[in-house]
Amino acid sequence: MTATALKIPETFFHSKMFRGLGQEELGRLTQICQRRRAASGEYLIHQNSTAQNVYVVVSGIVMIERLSRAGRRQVISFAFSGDYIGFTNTDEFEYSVVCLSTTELQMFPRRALLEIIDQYPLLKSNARLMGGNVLAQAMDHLFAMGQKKAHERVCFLLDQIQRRQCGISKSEIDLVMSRQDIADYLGLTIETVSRALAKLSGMSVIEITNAHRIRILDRVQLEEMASVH
Amino acid sequence: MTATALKIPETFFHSKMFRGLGQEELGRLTQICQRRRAASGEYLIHQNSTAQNVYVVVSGIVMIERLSRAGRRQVISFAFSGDYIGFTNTDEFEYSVVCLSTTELQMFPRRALLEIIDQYPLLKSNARLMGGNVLAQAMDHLFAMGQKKAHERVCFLLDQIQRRQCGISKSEIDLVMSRQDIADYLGLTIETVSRALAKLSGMSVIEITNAHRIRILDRVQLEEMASVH
DNA sequence: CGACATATTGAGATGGCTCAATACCTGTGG
DNA sequence: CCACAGGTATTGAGCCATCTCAATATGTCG
Repeated sequence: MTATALKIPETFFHSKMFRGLGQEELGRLTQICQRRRAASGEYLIHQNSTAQNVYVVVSGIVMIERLSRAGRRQVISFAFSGDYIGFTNTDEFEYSVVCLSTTELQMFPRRALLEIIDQYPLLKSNARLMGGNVLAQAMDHLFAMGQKKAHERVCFLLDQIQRRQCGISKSEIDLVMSRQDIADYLGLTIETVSRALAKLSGMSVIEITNAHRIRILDRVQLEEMASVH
Repeated sequence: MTATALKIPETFFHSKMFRGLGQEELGRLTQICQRRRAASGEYLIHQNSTAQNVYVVVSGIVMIERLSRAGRRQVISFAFSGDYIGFTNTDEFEYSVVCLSTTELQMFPRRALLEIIDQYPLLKSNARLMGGNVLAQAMDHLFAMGQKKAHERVCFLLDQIQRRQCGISKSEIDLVMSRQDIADYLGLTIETVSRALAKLSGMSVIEITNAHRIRILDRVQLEEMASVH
């Protein structure tokens, strides 16, 4: 480790965005990066506000949601450690972002970040790939909503969380979000989500430790039902 | 008009991608651009193939679809004149693209196009904005699927087509796609689509001239039901 | 421990699906 | 020009998954 390396927060490496970067790039990024800690329930981004900052989740979980004038809500996605949010291409946000737990974040001024990304090919390629992931994820979600039954959609979410929930490769799932959040993500009602979980439990695919903790018993069957490919 | 201007196909101006560009940029683009004409039913892109080319629709309509191993299909979107397709960030396509009518296209080698875009700030900004549009569109679609009833989803599609169908600002809609395509786009069955259209006709929101031609009678109500904002 | 929010369970209503019959549209050959 | 065939769309009837509304249970925080 060189002296300069010490200045770079280790958490930079949590995101794919920063994978494989050299000292120079990381140095530039460190200069514009601010640490931020947000409480559960805190809004990082408000729908219709101007896009100023980009965040990278270091730890915790955030939820991206969208409200209509009619008062209906669609949850767009959940973001975990390493995911970035607010990296939009338009100048105004079309969604809100709220923390579901105490969350540590890196905050970058959007303009400055875009400039730096522009200057380093590897960073640019990383950014492109991550943008591609967001779109691929949206298509998966679309598929689940259009083609799958309630209990399959729940499998889709469980599978996703299990894959992306950082650190844990075990079969334990920490269901941080509320039933209403899940329902609004999957286009269902809370009652249907509850019943779907009960059904999966009855099928011995999962075990419900308590309302916010699930154990996967049959990963093969879960993936089968979750699959959008 | 200068002499060089004559070499540039007028159709370049149909897409937002090329809006506001100078002679130099257009010249570079013309060099790598190929014209292509595709028949109805022809596949431009196959799911899981390598991303080689980017297309811009000059005239006609294409459909972006995604198949699962289980044989289910989700239609991702329909693309009209001026839309580009295949401009993916990953190296492999996660969807297929098929023409719904005789279609004129511009074809660009993806790598070369990316390089040129990189060199011209305005072009880069255009590309970013168009990428943002794709995502915004996906979120709208997600919202419609998660929160709306059958007849509202149909309104969502009709409204979209009416806005994007090139040239026509009238209330006539040319429904090129089949009922199955519509159903797979909206997460419904063909029967439900049929009934939804009949219902809207009964409400005097639309008039069904024939299976593939719709007249909008009450645009306000249509937008109201279609709205995802 | 009690109060309030959140989740589960139950019962009935309903929107959308399935299966089946009919209608319409388009192209082909007599 | 008409008759017919094949594909596509509409309509009908019954069923089932999901929604709605209501009651109960569980969890959380003062």
